[in-house]
Amino acid sequence: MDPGEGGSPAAPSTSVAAPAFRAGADADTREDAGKQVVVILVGPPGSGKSTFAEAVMAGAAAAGRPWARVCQDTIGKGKAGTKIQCLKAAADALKEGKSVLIDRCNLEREQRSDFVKLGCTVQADVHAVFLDLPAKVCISRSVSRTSHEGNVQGGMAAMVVNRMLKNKQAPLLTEGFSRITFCTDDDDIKKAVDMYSALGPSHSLASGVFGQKSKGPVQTGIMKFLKKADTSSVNKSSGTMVTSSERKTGQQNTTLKQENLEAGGACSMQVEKKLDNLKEKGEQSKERVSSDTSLCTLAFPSISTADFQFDLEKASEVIVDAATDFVQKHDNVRLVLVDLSQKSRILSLVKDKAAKKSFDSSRFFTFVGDITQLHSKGGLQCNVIANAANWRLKPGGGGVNAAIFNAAGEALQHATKECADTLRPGNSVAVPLPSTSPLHQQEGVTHVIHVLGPNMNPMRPDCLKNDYTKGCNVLREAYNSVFENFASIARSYPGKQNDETSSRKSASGVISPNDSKTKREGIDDSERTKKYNSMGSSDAPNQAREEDNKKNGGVTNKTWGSWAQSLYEVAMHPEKYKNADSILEISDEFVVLKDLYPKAKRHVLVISRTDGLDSLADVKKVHLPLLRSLHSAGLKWAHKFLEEDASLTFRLGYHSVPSMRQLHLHVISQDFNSPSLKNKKHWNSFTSAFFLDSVDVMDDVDQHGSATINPDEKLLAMELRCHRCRSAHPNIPKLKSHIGACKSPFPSHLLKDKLLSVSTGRTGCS
DNA sequence: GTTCTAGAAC
DNA sequence: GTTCTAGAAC
Repeated sequence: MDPGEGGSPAAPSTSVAAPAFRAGADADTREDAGKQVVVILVGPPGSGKSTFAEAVMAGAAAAGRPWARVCQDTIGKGKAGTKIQCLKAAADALKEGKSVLIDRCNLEREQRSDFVKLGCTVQADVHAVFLDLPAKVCISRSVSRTSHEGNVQGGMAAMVVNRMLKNKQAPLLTEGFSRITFCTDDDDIKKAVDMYSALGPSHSLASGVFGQKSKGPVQTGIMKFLKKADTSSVNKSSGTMVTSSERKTGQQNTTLKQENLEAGGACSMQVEKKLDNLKEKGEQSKERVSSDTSLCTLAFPSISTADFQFDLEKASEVIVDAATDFVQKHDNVRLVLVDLSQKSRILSLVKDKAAKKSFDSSRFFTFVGDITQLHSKGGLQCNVIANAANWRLKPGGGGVNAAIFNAAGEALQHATKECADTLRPGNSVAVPLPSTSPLHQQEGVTHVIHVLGPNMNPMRPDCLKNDYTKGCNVLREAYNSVFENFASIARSYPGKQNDETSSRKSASGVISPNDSKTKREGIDDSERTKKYNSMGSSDAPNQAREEDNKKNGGVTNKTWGSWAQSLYEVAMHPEKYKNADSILEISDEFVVLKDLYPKAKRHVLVISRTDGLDSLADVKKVHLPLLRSLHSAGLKWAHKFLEEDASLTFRLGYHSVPSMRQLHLHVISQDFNSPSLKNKKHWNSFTSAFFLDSVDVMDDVDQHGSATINPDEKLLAMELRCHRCRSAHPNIPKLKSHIGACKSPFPSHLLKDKLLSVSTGRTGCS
């Protein structure tokens, strides 16, 4: 062990600790005794994280508490690894019932937020231990060490430590920690080590901030947090929030009360109980209410029933139908309809109607409160909130829209602008909320889904003039779009997976054109066609807006960069290129071309020659014979390649959202052994739900008249998983070395009819 | 210092 | 789609 680091090598054998940090003094024996703890160490190289972790591990083992240390410096088979590896190791340890020490620098909020989330997901207590030693101490220790696991040592160490400290952000309770311990010298560290070492399985530590010395008297526990919330979370747009003094006397129990749809529903009981605790115990329970959920939660306002004057009775029917339908189809998600007023008529209508339905009432309920302060003032943690936006996606206008833009700050405006310019009724757009936004920091909201509902107010744009047939359809589309976008976000939360079928089949994504939803509602193809055509039309008064909406609702009128035109050129004028080695076949219907940057040993494109078919989004039932021709040609070439190399396996399919213009089918061998496969996007575009198997596309077009595409950009940013054994890998080089060696069989859903090899023979239709 | 990723420009 | 490069991570 490096004698200069940590300063407390004797800690594991020490059982007596100073009073301020003694486990016995801070511990309260609670009902949930034995709860797991995630301790996130925060500190630069040289601050003694590893010594701390090792000492706690040793001591805790003696105290009978199973801990795992997740150390980024050693996680890659003894060498430095990645954050993803750490997250996985931590998740695995938590699954095994262990408490976890996260031993990595974690100096910035962003770097530790995923670990906080992980802890919240399994309902563990999440603590931070901030090893806030003077920079010169950390530097001198890291400079002098000679065998650091992460190779931060020697002359370079000073630079690394200085650079990291420049960006350090002290942990805050609002990040989701229930306890933060500051250590500013070796003595503090020793006390903290002793405290965690002595923490037996039947104890837990009190919530709050401990050991912070710099700013006057130490604020203990949650009071600091409450004080912070008082000054920072006043909602300018709402005059109905409880004041700080009301909260302290427990009045928030009535003002901000969750109203379960079915009396005595499990969730209601749980929250009521916790709110009772809040009354009795004051500050502590409050934190526990907020972190007490493993469900990814969407809070949404009633759409169109305020300014857009939509009939409440009809709206409530749509809400209940859409929401109950959604929670029945998706696991691990929760929907909460929120309104400011306890007398809200829409809430009572929804409650009444929902009470007559049978579904899991803990996963859809109503809540009275301010949608921008659900966590800090209502004790309800919502990962995602929906916003009843205006078509320009601009702040202002009063109501929920103004409140959300106000609360989220400029970060939301910028983030929104990056996602979309405008919105059509019935559509929604999910905007990731930057971690700089107060709404993210204080309320834990990671995404805002803007949605535009139908308008019945003649003073507002696109008034439907009481056409409630259309109105209800648009409102239903709006809710479905929000929910599908939410499902897509929920899938990216650790441990919050939805079922495979719905994820593959849904058209959810950053921008949801509601394609799959209209099908579900029984709107026929001609109607959908009309919808898309109208978006591209040049109807005089709305031309500018329609132009904007090409980016939004429809995918058919995407603009293509000059670099994206080459396949179109080849398809339109193949004769110009017929002498090129890369052209394998030319017919009236298609051109077969070797991919210029093949992502596998064999990778060809079968390009349609039909002008106007830019991508799968343009395909209609009339194109089914063309799809079959492309598929046959693909099969033919795959067979040819199999004759040359019998070890290959082929898959035929389309990219949901292609980068190159002109409909083209990929025929690609599943070795993915190619230097041109260089990044995550390449990998995920062929191995995630972004890749749509040709046989599925043909079925879909046959049955529904169009292809159910999944335009979710997140699919391309997903973690890197082996397409055979599904193991996760931290980066492309490591993934590639794994897939070169992986001999696992392909997943069964592919083996069924999606793969072509010598052993499987001819696959799909011909 | 190196390795790798992600965003901008084309 | 690619290349280039800044920045993240340690």
